Amino acid sequence: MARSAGRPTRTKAEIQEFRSKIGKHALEIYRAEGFGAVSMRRLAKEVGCAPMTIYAHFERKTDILRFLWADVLRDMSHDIEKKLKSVVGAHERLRTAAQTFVDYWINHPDHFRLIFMSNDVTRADVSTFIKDEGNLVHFLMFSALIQEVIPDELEAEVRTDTLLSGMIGIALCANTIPDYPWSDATSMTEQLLSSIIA
Amino acid sequence: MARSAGRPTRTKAEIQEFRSKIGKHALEIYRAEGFGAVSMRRLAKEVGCAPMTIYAHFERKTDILRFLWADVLRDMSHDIEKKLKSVVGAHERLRTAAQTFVDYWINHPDHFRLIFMSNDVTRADVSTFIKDEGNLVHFLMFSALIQEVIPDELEAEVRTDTLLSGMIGIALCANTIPDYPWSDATSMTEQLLSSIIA
DNA sequence: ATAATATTTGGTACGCGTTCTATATTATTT
DNA sequence: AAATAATATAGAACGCGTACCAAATATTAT
Repeated sequence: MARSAGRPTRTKAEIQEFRSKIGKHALEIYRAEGFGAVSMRRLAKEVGCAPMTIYAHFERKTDILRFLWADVLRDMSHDIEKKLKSVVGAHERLRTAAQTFVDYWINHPDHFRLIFMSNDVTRADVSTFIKDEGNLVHFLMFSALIQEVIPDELEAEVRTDTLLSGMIGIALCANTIPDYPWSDATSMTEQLLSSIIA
Repeated sequence: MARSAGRPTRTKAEIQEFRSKIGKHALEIYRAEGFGAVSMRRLAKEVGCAPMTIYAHFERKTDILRFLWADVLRDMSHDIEKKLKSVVGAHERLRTAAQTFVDYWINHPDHFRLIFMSNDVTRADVSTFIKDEGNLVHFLMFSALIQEVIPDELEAEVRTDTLLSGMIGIALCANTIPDYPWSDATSMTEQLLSSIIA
C-alpha cells in the first residue's frame, strides 16, 4: 500500500532499542535495590523520559518485568551447573539438578514471584518467553538430563514437562501455603523424580 | 498481673466477631462483582466503618482474602464430588479427582490466583489455613483416595503432597507461563498420577 | 513552506494499599 | 466524678499502576 504523508511508524529496530533500553534500566534498579524498587515512575526517571512514554513501548508493567527473567534464570542455571560439576552418572545428575532447582526457588522467594507469580489476569505479550535471550534453554536442560536417564523412552516431553511443573508446584506451595503441613521439599522432589524416570 | 485502669482489651470473641463480619462482607462483594471489586475502601463502606478501622483487625488485605478461601475450596470440592458420583473403582476415582482438580484451577484462573498467588513477601497470619472452616479437608481428600489405591503403602503422605503440589504446579504453569510449549495438562496429570501410585 | 501524521510530553485524574497523625469515643479502675 | 487506657474515626498523605487528553515535536509527502 502507498505511504501517506506524516511521520512514519517506528521501525522495528527503534522499538526494539527503546524496549531493551528500558529493560536495561529495570535490571539496574532491580540489582541495586530489588524488585520492589522497580516502579513505572522510578523507571521513567531513570531512563529520562515521561512515565507515560513507557506505555508507548510496553502494554503494562509485567511486560517489562519479563526482561528480568533472563537474568534470574541464568542465575538459577548457574547454580545447577556449579553443582553438576562434581556429579557423575545420569541418575545422580538429574537428581542433583532437580533438587537444586527446587532449592533455588524456595531460597529465592522474590525471584520465584517474579517469574511464576507476576502475571495479571489480562494476558499480554505472548511469546516473550521464547524470543528473549533463549529463556527456553534453562528449562530444556531438564529434557537433556532426562534423556540421558531414559534415552529410548517415548513421551520424554510429557515427562520433562511434568517434572518441571511438579518442581515449580513444590516451590509454589512452600511459598504461598506455608501453613499446610507439607512434606519436606526434598522428599517430594525425590518422589516426583522416581515417578518420572520409572 | 493486676489490671490497670482504662478500657480493656477486646475479648477474643469480639475480635473474632468483627473479623468474620468483615469476611462476610468481603464474600458478598466477591460473589457479586468478583475479586477485583474487593478493596479496602469499598469494604469499609460496605461494613459501615472507617477504612482504617479494618487495619485494627487485619494486618493486611491478604489476611482478609483468606476468608474467601473456604468458599472457593468448597466450590472446587463440589465439582470433584459431582464427578465422582458416577465413577467406581479406586484407580478411576483417583484419576477423575485429579483431573477435575487440575481442570478446576485452569478454568478458574482468578480463583487460582486468590489461593495460590495472593501472598506478599512479608508473611502474615500463619495457620489461618488450618483454623478456618477446615480448609484442610479439601486437600486431605486426596490422601483418602490414594490410600484406597495403595492401602498398605508407606510414605502415603509424601505421595499425597507430591501429587497435590504437582497438580498445583501444572495449573500454575498453564496460568503464568502460557508461552512455554507445555504438554497438555491432562497428559501431565496422567503422568504425575502414574508415578505417584506406581 | 505546508499539510499530514506519529510520537512524545506534561498534567490531571482515579482508585488502590498503606502509613501517619490528631481527635473522639468507650469502658474500665481509682 | 475523675483519671486512664484501649479503641474508633476522620483526614491527609505517599507512591503505586494506569487511563485520558491536550499541546508540543518530529518526520514525512505534497
